[in-house]
Amino acid sequence: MKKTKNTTTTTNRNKKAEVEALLRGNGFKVTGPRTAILSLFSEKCAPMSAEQIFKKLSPDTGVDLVTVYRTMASFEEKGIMKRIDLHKDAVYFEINGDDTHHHHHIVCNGCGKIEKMEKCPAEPLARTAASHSAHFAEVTAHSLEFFGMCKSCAKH
Amino acid sequence: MKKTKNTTTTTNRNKKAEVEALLRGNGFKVTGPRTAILSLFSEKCAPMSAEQIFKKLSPDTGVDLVTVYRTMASFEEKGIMKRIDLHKDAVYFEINGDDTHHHHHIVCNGCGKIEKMEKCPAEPLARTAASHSAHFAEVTAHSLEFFGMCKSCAKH
DNA sequence: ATCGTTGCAAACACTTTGCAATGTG
DNA sequence: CACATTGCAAAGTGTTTGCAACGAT
Repeated sequence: MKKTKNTTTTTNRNKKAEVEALLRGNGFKVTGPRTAILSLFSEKCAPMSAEQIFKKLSPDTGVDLVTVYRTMASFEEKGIMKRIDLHKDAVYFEINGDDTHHHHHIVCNGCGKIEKMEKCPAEPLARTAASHSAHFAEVTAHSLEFFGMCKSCAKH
Repeated sequence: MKKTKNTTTTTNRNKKAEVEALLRGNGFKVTGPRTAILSLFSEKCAPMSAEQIFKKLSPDTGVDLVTVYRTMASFEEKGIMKRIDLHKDAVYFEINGDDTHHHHHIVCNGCGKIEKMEKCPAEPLARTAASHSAHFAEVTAHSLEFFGMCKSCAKH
């Protein structure tokens, strides 16, 4: 028990240090909302909308929805987060990992479930896409999402 | 002159007939707004937002923006149109051609210019994506867009 | 004549902005 | 202490809904 507790504590301490380092490294002050958001994403690394982030954090931290929007915008600007469109009402955000973590998603048209897809078939094309175009100089990003039906929704 | 005029007239007549057939074939009544929207897309086959469609048609036809939204929604439901996300403020629509016309886009992050990309590297993966997933039964659609800089924006 | 379709006004949902109070470095 | 950051209120923007008038079949 004690061992588990120590391990957990150490992990949390490490995580907290990482989060602070990330913030400082990007010129941010270390504040409650920012720490809470980054921590949330590091423990539950699924795409989330501003509303979802707000609902998760608001009870404990009292953070405002507007602050979530502003924070996500600034994180996106620094490349910490990236926004993705999953054909939902709101924009979703996820941690913008390095190239080795490049991935996409499958979204269920029935229940909205989101699953990660590790394989990216677009990367090779993205690299050469600009050269095939008469008008484009470079391609810096691409979005790729798959839509379908998850097994439980397919059964109706 | 006369020849050109006749050709044009014939073309328009054909186009009108096609549009009406498409509408009737999908159980729609042939009305001004619907005809105008389909005609617009068939002559200018670039993705357009509801606002853009409205701006183009409103002066001549007096069609309402709400009608554009409703029409596009019903067209999408019937598979006549499809909505695409180009990281703009609004949703864009384009004609939903058959599989042989499957394509994607490059969007300029500078000026917003949109270019068609005929090659689709995601199609093979889309076909097998579901089988690679533990939870998904089938993948019915995918979205893939490239973002970058067009040559004139790259020059600043 | 009937029922789908349209236009207008108003409601909505998500996101952004203004500004005074607060907190961090 | 100075300035970035936050919360609250209000405004914006794209899109949807309610409803009565209209129009295609």
